[in-house]
This record gives sequence, C-alpha cells and structure tokens, in this order.
Amino acid sequence: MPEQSYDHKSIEPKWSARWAADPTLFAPEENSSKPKFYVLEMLPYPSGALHIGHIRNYSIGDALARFKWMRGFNVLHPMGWDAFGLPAENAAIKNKREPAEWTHYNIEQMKRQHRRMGFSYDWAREVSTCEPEYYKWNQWFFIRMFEKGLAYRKAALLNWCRECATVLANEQVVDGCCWRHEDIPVEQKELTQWFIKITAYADELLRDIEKLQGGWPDRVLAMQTNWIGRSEGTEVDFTMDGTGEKVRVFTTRVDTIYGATCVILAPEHELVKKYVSGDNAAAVKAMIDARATQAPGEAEKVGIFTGLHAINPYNGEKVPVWVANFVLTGYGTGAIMAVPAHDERDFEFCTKYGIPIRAVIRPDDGSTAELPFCDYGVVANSGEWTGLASADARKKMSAHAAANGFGEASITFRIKDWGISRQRYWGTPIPMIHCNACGVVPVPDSQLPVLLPADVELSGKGQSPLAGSASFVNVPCPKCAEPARRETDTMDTFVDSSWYFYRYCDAQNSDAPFDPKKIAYWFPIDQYIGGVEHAILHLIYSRFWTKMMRDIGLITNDEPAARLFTQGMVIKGGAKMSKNKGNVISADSMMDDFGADTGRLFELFAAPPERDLDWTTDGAMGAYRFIGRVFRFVTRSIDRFDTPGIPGDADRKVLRKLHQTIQRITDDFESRWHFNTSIAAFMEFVNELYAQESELTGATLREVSEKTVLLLAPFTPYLCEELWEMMGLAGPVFKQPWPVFDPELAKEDGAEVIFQVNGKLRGKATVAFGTAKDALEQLALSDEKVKPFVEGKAIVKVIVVPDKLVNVVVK
RNA sequence: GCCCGGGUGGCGAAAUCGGCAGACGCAACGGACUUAAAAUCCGUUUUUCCGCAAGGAGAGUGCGGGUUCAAUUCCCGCCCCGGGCACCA
Repeated sequence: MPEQSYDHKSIEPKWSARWAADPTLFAPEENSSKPKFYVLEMLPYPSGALHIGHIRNYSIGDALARFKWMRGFNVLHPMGWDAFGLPAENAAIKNKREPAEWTHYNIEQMKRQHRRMGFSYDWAREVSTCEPEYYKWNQWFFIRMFEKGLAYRKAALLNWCRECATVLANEQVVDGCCWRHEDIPVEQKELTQWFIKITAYADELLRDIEKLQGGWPDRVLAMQTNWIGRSEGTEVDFTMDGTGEKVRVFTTRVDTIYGATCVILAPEHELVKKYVSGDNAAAVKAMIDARATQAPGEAEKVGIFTGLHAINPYNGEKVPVWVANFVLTGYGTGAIMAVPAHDERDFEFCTKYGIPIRAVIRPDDGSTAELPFCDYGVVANSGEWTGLASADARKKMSAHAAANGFGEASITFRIKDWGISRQRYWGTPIPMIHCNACGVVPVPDSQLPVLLPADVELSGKGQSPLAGSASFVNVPCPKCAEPARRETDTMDTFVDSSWYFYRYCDAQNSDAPFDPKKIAYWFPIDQYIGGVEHAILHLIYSRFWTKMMRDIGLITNDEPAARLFTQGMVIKGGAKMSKNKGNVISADSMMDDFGADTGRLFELFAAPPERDLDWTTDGAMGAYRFIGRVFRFVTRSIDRFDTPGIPGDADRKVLRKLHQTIQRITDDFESRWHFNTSIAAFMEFVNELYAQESELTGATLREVSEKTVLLLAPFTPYLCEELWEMMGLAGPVFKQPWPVFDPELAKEDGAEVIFQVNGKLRGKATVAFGTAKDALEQLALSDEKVKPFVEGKAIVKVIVVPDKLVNVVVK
C-alpha cells in the first residue's frame, strides 16, 4: 500500500454510515462487570443548525467518552433535545408552520449534523422534551409536588416581558431585562401564578455546595452561593404609635438598633395600603409604577413620610415611619429600620431627607470613625448593651427579642420560589383543573398526559393561547364531575431540562419516569459538560429537582452530577458568534471544508477547554495538515511492517517519545483536561517519527503506527477507524484497550543538569541519573563555560538539586 | 462597590511541585523538490547590543515592591481586560 493522501470527504461519510447502521455500537452493556461512567453534554435547543460553537462542547464530551471506553468503562453517553420553547412558537406565527412540525424538522436536521460529526451517542436513549411520553412526567412530578405543597398558586408581582408576552422567572431576568431580549426592560405585573417551592430546599442547596467542591468549578459554586444568598439576622417588631399594630423589620445588624432613626416600608407594604392616602397615596403609586419599568439600582432614592411613628422595642424611642423606593418588597419582611450611621444606603437616604444620624458602633481600635461606618466594632450609646462586640451583641440582642416576645433570630434567603407559569403554547400543560365548587384539582394520574391541543390559534399576543381552545379548556371536574376549566398556562421550559438526564437511563419507560434501579446504577453523572451561562438557571433547578425526587422516594442520590465542566465560548474575529454579526460558521460548511475530525482537533488544540477559543481558518488548516501528516505516515509505513531489522538508536528514541506521549495524554485526560497540551505532545511525537522514519525497523513502525491510531482515537475518530482498518486490525478502535505507559521505555538516557552562576544559565551537562551532589558540584565548577564567571570570585555557596541543576553563588 | 477569572513573542498558547521562559501550532521568511505553481519535506523566527563570522553579553512573562541561591510560579500594593452579583438591609 503506497502512501495515500488524506481525503476527509471519502473517509468520513463511509464511517458515519457504518456507525448509523449499528444502533448497538455506542450503547452501554447491560449487566456489565465494568465500572460505569456517565458522561453528559447539556442538551441543545433544536434551532436546526449546529455551528462551530456547539461542537466544542460535544467534542470534549466525545473525547472523554471514547477515552473512557478505551480505559475499560461501561459508558453512557446520550443526547436529546430541549424541544419546547418560544422560538418554535414564533416561527409558527411567522411561517404558518405547526410548532411541532417545525421542531421535528429541526431535530432531524440537527441529528443529521450530530451524526455527521461522528459523536458517539446512544441514540436509542434519545429524549425529546416536547413529546407526550416525556412531558407526561413533568405533569406527574408537578402533581406530586402539588400534593406535598411544593407546587402552589399565589398572586404576586411578576417579571413580565412584553416581547415574549409571558412572565419570566427571577433567574431569567438579566440586568433588569429579559434574558432573550437584552434591550427589553422587564416590567412588574401582578398575576396569579404557579410556583415551585425551591425555597424549601434553599438551606440544603446551599449546604450541599460543599459536596460539589472540587468537582464543580468554584466560579459556578460562588454564583450559586450568591444566588441563594443566605443571611442571618433578626426580625424585630416595632409598635405603631396609636394603633398598636406591629411592623416587623429584618436586620442583620440588630447591634445597631439604638441608632435606628426611622422605619422604612416598601411601597407595596400592607400598612402603606392601609394608612397612606390622598397625595401621599398617589406618590406611592408613582413610586411603584416607576419601579415597574426602571432597572433596579439606578433609581435615586426617594421617600415619603407617612405621618406615622413606630416605637423601637429596645429603647422605647419613637421614630418616624417612611415609605421609600429602595426597600424591596420581596425580601425579608418588606420593611427595614434605617440606621444611617452604619449603613450606606440608609445614610444616603437620611442625609437627603434630614433624618437624624446617630452613631452607636465604634471601631475596635477606639478611633472615631467617619460615618457611615459599616464594619463590626464595639457597641456604644446602647444602654445595657454598650461595650459589647458587634458579633456578641447580635446574638445577645436577638435572644433578648425572643425572650421578650418582640422578635427572633431569623435566616433570610435571597432566592425566591420558582414561578413556572408561562402564558405560551409550546410547553408542558400544567395538569390542573379549576372547579367552582372544588377549587383547584389535579388531573388524575390515569388521565395523564394532558396533551397539547392542536386547534389553537397562535398570535403571540395577549393571554395564554390554550385559553382559546374550547375543547381543551372545558372539562368535567375530576372530583364532582361538574363543568370545570383546565389551567391554560404551560410550564417554564427549565422544568423540562431539570431531570432529562434521568430519563436517558430508561428512556422508553411508559409506566414511570424511570426505573429507580437504573438510576441507582448510573447516577450520579460522572461528568457533566456545558456552558457557564447555565450556572444559576438550569444547574440550580436540576439540583433542586434531584432533591425533590429523592424526597418522594424515587432516587437516593442527593446531587445530579459529581463533576461539572464549563467550557469557554467559541468566538470569531474577537467577537461572540451571532446572527446579527453574521460571523456564524455552520457545522455543515466547516465539515464540507475541513471535515469533522479537523473541526474537533482544532477546537481541542487551539486553547485550553475552559477558555474562550478564537476560530481561525488558518488554524483549522493547520489541524487539517497535521491529520494529513499522520495519515501519510501510517499509510506508507504499512508496507514496511514486516521488514526485518535490528532495532537501533532511532527505534529507541521513537519508542521513548511514544511512551512519554502516552503518559502525557493519559495524565491530561485523568486530571487536567488540557487537551491542547495532549495534542501538542502528540504533534511532538509525530515530528520525531518523521525525523527518525527512514531508520526504523518494521516492528517499530508497526508498534508506533498502532499506538498512534489508538492515542488519537478520542480526538479524530474517523481518521483512526480508517487507519485501523487499513492496518488490517479488527475494530472499532474506541473499544480497544488504551496504550499502557511503560516507564522504562520512557526514561531518558541521563539527566540533563543545568549549571547556573548567580542564578544565570552558564552551562549544562548530561549525567547518569542519581549522580551524587558533590560530583555534580565538581562537574559544574570545572565546566569550561562556567569557569570564566567563577574565576577570581569568592564562592559563597553551591546549591545542588540532583538530576536538575547546580547553582554556584559567587561574590 | 463586592466576588470570581485573566494579562507571557506578530498571533493562539506552553512551562503540571519555586529550578533552562516561549514547547506545540498559526503567520512570516529562507531552502529542497518542480519547467512552474500547488501540495509536501527541511530550516529560521522574543528583543537589544558587540562581532565579517562561529559566537558572546545584556534585557524580558501588565506595573511597583518583597521573600529566595533561584520567581511566569509565593507574598504585599497598584493598573488594565473579561465574567458574575449589585439598593438583599
């Protein structure tokens, strides 16, 4: 077989077709004795077109999956579609195509592209979240949560995007704007909606972050910690002067309460509705309206004095009660005590309105602090508490409130319950029925799934599209059989992605979401891979869902994924790829030009995986050239495999480099995940092959050719499968054992020791490993290059690190 | 403002435990092969200075300091870039 030139267009379709024809090829073994490994990439939204940004995520996961197979694991590597969502609905309105039809077409396109890329998915486990077989279980889970009080309905101020014509979860609001429409400010609307009580798990979600440390990026854990926002403090009742009503405030700094010079209510506070009237009521209304459209944090602080006073239970002082726009209604009790001397916001507000400022905390060092002084210190001017340290005072003063019945220690979380109602069509119908007599009644399990009706007009405006379908809405009450109405909102699509990875373990199950035994085998996910943009949305919902499923007795694991990896973005010309900028490169055109293997290899090589990666055509050409170099070497070596010969220096050098490369790539996979350095090491190895090629014996050529193919198999599977077959070996390559590192073969002949004088490199020598320190010192001092720098100077000391260096310190 | 990342040649980057800074690749340049080009193969490429040359000397990892025989790596203080959070009481 003479040298052949590499042509991806003939190789890749051939193997792609073979792989597609064998549905068991990438399936894990049943009842396997091998250790299991579950590798998962976040499932995509089926937009219809894979681009080179998507394939980075999958290339990393696929390299890992193939490596783990070669390392003898039973690998689960599934893929599916996050198939509900607004784009399908918008496309339906625009193109007059059914959302289902549009979505199915896109899934087909994207699946074809995935197959063309050669990713090793077990397609028998494919999950599409828009199928009734899947969303039935969303409904089933919802009812379970309803039964446990974890799903409930309430009227609340909600984030509303007029462009999406639906409400958004708090997690979907970015910089005060919609996550899908970065220039549309989110408005506040009061609506009655379904909520999932994620706050019931706030403490555990926070606590278990500890279990994820080491396995999840610190950045993601920090973001989740902030998002959950646990804060320890005290709730204290101030008594309204005159009426005797209580106003409860939340503070983390009860030690400063003697410095409270007013109480401030959020504009939506109950007492404001009750007691503020006339001009003031209009001003409060204006405040609420302004807040509905204004990005938070940018508004100037404004307030109105209510005319009321409240009594501080600690010192009996009567302070004015204000309403102000900077007090949040949804956090704590919706009311605060203002301590302007020790809080920047209170300081700003009270200064503006001439409210007194009284210092009650002194710095630890006894100095006089400039106000506002917001650190901990020593309590002053505070009656019996004077002289205590802040931390101590917080505890004692909290206990005092509890003992006297006007308050208690309290823990407040920033995270709020997850509002999941969406006034849109293309999502999971919420399986609830509204009956005039019985109230809200869940759809009986036997009637699930509640199917999305087909006879719905989509306008993209106004209220829930499902409300327009009479056949959908009108239903007898499951309890009393009287006419009743179905809930017409659908679920947030983040419900779909909160548990899809469990369904992969048992995707065809029609009796249950999954068989718990299968979950017990596969979970937790050993490696989850996806974009950091999901750090608080998907990843916090998924953690919650896992805990919820555990508590209804379905599973036993506390967390979904043991390890998480967040890869960097692929950018083009310094900018994120986007349709607007017109710099999107489709996976198809990339594969036409370079092939799937080249695309993978370049993306894994050009930067470490967690960092952003700049796609360049020149760089991709380099990867293509390299693949050609490997291809030519192996194909022209095959004829020489049986040529006899006595191994010499060249053979030894090449085998040494081979084993050094095996070690580096194996280590990179097992610990660092820096595939860029794996591939660089591999390139060095190939350069050595080229340098020594003509001297090599047939046996060595065979050995290095085979090992080359095995080592490269996780990165360029098409190339390797082809070469493996050309060498006459039985495939598939990714089920062959990974090459074993032999430290003896990898060992260098001797240690290269460098000679320094005053830390500067002056000479070097190769010595036997383990050469004694004083021998090394003598060698250095007698080195011709070292001598001139030492002569005539006093040697202060000599540092010798065996096998590494000698540093002569002179004066 | 707070919390994470990051800053190294013309470019992407490497240096895994404090021990030769710039591996590997791109681009550029030179050579071989070729009638020619492409492809391929080989080589040069941080920078300044001295030298006709072989070669030699110095500087250099955002800036300033420190620890050390030795710092891209550890410590302190700053600057810049990217991301997250941001009236959360």
